[in-house]
Amino acid sequence: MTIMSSENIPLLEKENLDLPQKRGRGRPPKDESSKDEGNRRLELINCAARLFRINGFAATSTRDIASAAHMHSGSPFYHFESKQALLFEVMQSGMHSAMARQNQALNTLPRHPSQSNAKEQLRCLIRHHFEVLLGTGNDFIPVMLYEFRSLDTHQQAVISQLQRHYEAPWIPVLNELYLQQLLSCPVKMARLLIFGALNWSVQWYSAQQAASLDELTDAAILLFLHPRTPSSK
Amino acid sequence: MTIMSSENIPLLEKENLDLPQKRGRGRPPKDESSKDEGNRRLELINCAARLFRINGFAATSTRDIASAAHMHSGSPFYHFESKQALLFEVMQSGMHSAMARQNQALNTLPRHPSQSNAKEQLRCLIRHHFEVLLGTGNDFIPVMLYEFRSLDTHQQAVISQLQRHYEAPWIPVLNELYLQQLLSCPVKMARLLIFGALNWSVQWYSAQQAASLDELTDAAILLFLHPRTPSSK
DNA sequence: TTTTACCAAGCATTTGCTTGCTTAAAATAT
DNA sequence: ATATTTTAAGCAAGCAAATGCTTGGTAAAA
Repeated sequence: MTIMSSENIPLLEKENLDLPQKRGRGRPPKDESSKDEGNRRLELINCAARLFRINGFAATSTRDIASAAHMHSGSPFYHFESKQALLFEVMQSGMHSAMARQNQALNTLPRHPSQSNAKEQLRCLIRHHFEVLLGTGNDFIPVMLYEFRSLDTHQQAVISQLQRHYEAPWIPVLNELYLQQLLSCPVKMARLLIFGALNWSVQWYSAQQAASLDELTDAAILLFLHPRTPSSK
Repeated sequence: MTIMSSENIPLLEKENLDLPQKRGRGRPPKDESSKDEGNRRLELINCAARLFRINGFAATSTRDIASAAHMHSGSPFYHFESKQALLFEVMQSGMHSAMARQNQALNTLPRHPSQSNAKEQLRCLIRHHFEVLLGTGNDFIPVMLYEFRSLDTHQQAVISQLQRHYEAPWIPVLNELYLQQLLSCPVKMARLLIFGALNWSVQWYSAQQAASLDELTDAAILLFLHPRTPSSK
């Protein structure tokens, strides 16, 4: 990641002009699915997310990112004013996507049959959170979790706010489970410990060889929730 | 951490010669508590651990470390052959210390009154692990947890081995709790999730304002263990 | 006189970022 | 419909600072 000499892209300089990826350097065509807002910009964000997750923010150079997006070393700074701003964008877009998908997942559940489905709601939230953490191509949230300190104070405040929004739907569910005595630990602590257990999975989970995300979810539910009657099902 | 010009230590160059810390540059005196093996070397390890924990490995320069240990920029390389080797030493010494203290903590418990004190053993292990993670001046283990990827393959193997030794005493305890049906989740998964919940605490715990380590331990036990009879004590 | 522990200076590379230019599509004027 | 202007997107080159590490020397304890 650090050894090669500068600007080593010119493998395809004059040949193969019309590769599917070849972009030339002019203004991009407007056609192909209407709103093409910031296509290369998005690719930069994706590449940055992947590299930040694998190597960490400080250990990833802007040249690495540019190279992964098939650009030259200075070009990312046309789209982002600094490396840190790029990190911030990775985290923000990751959080917005995760929140949207979490709400969507919750909406598939039957709407409030009084209160009794709190357990199913928690299962849904956990299952979705594992998806966000471990799903293929989901590098954004791990980056947010592990590179928070690389942001400046203002950016940290913004991300913290988004995190609070993401966690908001968990709180009434945990409160209800505590009332039902399916959860013995006070809710505030339970939330911190549960998120820790889930978030840490990015450290040990590997898609092959390990359990499926459904099995992970079952295990977590078994660990955290205490069935009151021994014959539960 | 990156702005100041080089070699900015000479605040105390000619004045105050005999501060308690002033060392001069010759061979250190042998007296004062016999075995003074690698005193400055130890200070380098401590400073590096603190900085690595606060800023991360890649974001900490060897100049930062030298400056924190009141040395000039090249001097750490007398004691360590590379920055990475210093990180490795931080992790290794942290693990050895943590393992020694864990065994010591376990030895204070009553010795095997058959099997029934598995719950107390788990409480002891969790309490001690919180101490290792959050105790004042314990920067080593957090560094190990969050900078593992900065090691090379061989170093990673060594640290993994130490981690396995550290976790070894947990396994029979969890097995026993599973047999006693105080733990509903299969042991292998339980171990991963529990360590996640505990390890993640370094992300949110702050000594002031929050709960004590004892209260943390109680909360964790409540979350993970399921008393079979509602009237437990 | 040897060894330990460090300083002083600096070298080679890497890094984040800037500046000026080029190309080609889109928007607009003719 | 054609010609002109504008603009998005990126290239080419490089600068100043930071970084990991090296080399040669030096003072003091053993």
